[in-house]
Amino acid sequence: MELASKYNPTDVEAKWYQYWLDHKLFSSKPDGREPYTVVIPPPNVTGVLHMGHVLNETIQDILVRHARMQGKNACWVPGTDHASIATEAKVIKRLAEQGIQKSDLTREEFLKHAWAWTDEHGGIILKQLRKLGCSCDWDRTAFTMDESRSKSVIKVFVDLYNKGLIYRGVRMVNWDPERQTALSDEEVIYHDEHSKLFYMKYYVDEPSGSTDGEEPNAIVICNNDKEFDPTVKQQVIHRDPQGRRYAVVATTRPETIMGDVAVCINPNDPKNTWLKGKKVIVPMVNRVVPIIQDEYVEIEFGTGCLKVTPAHDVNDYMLGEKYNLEAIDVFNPDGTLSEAAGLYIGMDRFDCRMQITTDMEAAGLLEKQEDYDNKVGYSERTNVPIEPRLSMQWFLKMKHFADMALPPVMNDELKFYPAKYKNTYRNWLENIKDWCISRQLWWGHRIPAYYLPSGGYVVAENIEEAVKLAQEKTGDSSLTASDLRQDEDALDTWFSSWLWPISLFDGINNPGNEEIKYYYPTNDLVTGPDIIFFWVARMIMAGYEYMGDMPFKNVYFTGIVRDKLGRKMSKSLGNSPDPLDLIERFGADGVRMGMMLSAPAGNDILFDEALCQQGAAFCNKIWNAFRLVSGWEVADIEQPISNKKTIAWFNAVIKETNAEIEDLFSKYRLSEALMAAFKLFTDEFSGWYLEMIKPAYQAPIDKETLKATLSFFELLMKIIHPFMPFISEELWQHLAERKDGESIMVNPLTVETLQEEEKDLLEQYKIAKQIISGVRAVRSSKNIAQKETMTMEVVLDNPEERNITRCPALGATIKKMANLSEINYVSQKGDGSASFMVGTTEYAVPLGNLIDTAAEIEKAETEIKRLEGFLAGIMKKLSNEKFTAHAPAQVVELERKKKADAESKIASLKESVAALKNN
RNA sequence: GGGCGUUUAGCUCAGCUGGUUCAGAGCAUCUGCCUUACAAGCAGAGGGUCGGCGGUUCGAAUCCGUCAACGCCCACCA
Repeated sequence: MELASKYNPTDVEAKWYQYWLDHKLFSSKPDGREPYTVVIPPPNVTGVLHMGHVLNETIQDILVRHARMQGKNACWVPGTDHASIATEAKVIKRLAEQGIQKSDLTREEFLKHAWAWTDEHGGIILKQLRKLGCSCDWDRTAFTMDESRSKSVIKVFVDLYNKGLIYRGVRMVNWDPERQTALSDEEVIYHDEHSKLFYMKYYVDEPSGSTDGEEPNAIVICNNDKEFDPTVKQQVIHRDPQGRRYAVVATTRPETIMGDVAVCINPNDPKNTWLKGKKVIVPMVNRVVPIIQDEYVEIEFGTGCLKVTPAHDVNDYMLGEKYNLEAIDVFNPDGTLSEAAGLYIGMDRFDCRMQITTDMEAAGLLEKQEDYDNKVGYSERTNVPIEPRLSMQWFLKMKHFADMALPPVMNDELKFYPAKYKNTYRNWLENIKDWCISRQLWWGHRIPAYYLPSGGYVVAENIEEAVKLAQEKTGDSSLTASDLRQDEDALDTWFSSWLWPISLFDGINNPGNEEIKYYYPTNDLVTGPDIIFFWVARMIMAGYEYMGDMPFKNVYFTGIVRDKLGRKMSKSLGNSPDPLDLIERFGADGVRMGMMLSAPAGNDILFDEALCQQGAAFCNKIWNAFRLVSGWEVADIEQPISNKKTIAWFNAVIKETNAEIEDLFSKYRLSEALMAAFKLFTDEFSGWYLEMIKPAYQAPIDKETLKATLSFFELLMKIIHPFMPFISEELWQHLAERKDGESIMVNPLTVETLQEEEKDLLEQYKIAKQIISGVRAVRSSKNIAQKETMTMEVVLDNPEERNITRCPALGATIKKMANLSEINYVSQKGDGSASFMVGTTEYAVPLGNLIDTAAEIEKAETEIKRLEGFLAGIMKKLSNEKFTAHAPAQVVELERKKKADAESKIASLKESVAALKNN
């Protein structure tokens, strides 16, 4: 058969993926085998594949295919996430383009649009995963809002409510004014911001010229005429030229002063003692508010006076609760000023900030302003500054869950790779706050709470159940479904994702079913550390709450994919390649390898297309090795003994490397495992083994050698298959007698463990390879072509001495590989030869008149110098009594051997130099 | 403000509980080869004293301290 010299992945990949689908080779059903389960971190249903997915899904596929090759029942469950806030935002945007406002629509109408959007864009990403070669069981494809998952979510909500873990109440929450919904603490991202600190005048409510409470030694500042020192330990009094006293309050948010209900000082602050018991006038609004005292206030920040706005700041809210202050909400849900503000009504909060400072300055109420760097919270999804806002929301009590979820991770029952994330995890759980689970959105699972006409509510899985509960609660049996009003809000998306490993196997609706018993706990979770709180921690909580067991045994945290300059990939930088384009250019196998080569666990990945090129080149290498092997003519000839030995050697190499790869897999060091497989194929198999057994040009090969070689090739394909599924499947079909429906992926890889006597074989070939390389190096430095035959001398004190080249098989192999006509044994090497050392033995290649004596002498002398330095170090060690006394005997013994070896080498080299000089 | 991590060849990274000539790998570079599987290839070679300083030890890339740079996470100083 004629094969092209270049591997073309495109046709091959499409062909085999279809074959795998047609024969349902990814499908898994519970059976007697050991299960290996992975649930996909569900991507947004309307998302498209980006490089982060490529990394994540490639890792999962490698793990899944590896488990499958181990003979396990591998099950990888795919699915997508409804991504409540993100999807709703996209739908609203599209409606806006059509001139439709969300507020024009009913909930039902809006959801119709949302489902249309989902059906239109949904699942594209899952199709793209197929191009990557992902071996998901597609029949199990799930969606967080499909029937089974939705039912699970509602059931869990009702259950937790009944357990008293879910409650409803007015709390300070993170408000997204763009989407007009509450967010959880985790959905707020803090950014450093250059802002201004405004110092505002709060006049004391007292007659002009008052000195009440003023000490004689007080520092008096008149309209900012003196430097203000926040650390000063005496009273500081501000007076305007008319003699009126005022407090100076520093704030970054002057637009909230309409909500001020107090000014707070620290009772231990000497600067402000004169303010105790007084009332001050809030500027602009002229509201008279009390001075309150609380140690929460930092004495040395600003002036030590804090304005208290309970409706718009978490800490102020806390003060408000403590001192029973009114909360005046001066904002509308969209972030504009409300009626309650009294001023600037309808103006945007940031416009208002500008306006109010201008106005205050004009009114002489602004003492000063200065630059100030602070942190501002932004909505993770809409990227607008969040507004702390009081509102009625649903919460989940977290303490109970944290207590269950912490120990198994800390004591490594559930392992994190890399382990450093255990700290992050612990820190979060130990400081956990209740989870705000309600969102003022329509796209999501609607909260199953039903309000009664008479006030109060019931929580139930469905309306029938709700009516029943309502009747019981009110004693009014005439209540019907139409009397109840269901809560308008939806649940946080993560309130469905946290059930994913359970709900995928219907373990919530149908506890103890065959699937959940078989597949749960799942084995490995592969995800980014950015969702450790959002998702990983909460899945662990749900796992223990509903299954009494961990949801997965191991978590592999990937890094962030960056470009080769270390920059995050982003649309605006244009530095993010399109994965599908890469696959087209390099093949999925090439892209997978390129991604994995640069992906050590836990570190960020600096992605470079050149690595995909390397991946594609590797495919080509494999392809051409196959071309070579498949082109051999078989003849009924005797197997050379050298081939027989080489086969035994390579068998040992496979055993050794496979064990190494398995060990790396167990540590999730996948890039190193791939590198080991790569070197096994490229160096050991192609570079050494095939060259050693390769018949002369157009000569046939013996049956045994061919058979062994093909079986090695098959093993190699199995080892490589998890990383490069397509080319391995393609070649496997040529190597194995395939019946329709068979596949490499369900043909387990079995490799025996290395035997003691095989280690010796490995050692012998290691030396043989060094001898061959030695001869090649001589050729290279002397510009002697490989096709020119040479001879080699082995320099031995006693010509009868043992030497590896005396083994007929190895000797033949060395001759073949180094193109030597003969190997001679001498006690003194001949004139005009270049030599090299392997171990303590010298090998010489006679060069005739090609010898450059001076260069040979120089080379030998450099080596002697190096060895003498090395020897000196050892001598120093050995003559150190403390060393010989303290170091373990083994170590001392080793040093002695090193000394002897070095001395022997030096002696041998010196002889060479002497011989060279005599000529 | 607290915590964690990183710093080893031009680049990306391995080097576990200190001691096999331990200073490694891949890529890149240089030299020579279109050798009859593969130039997406083959053969050969050069390149770092392990961030700085100090300490422990017979012995440190490896352990301890400290400084520096970079990165990440958490935190209610307005």
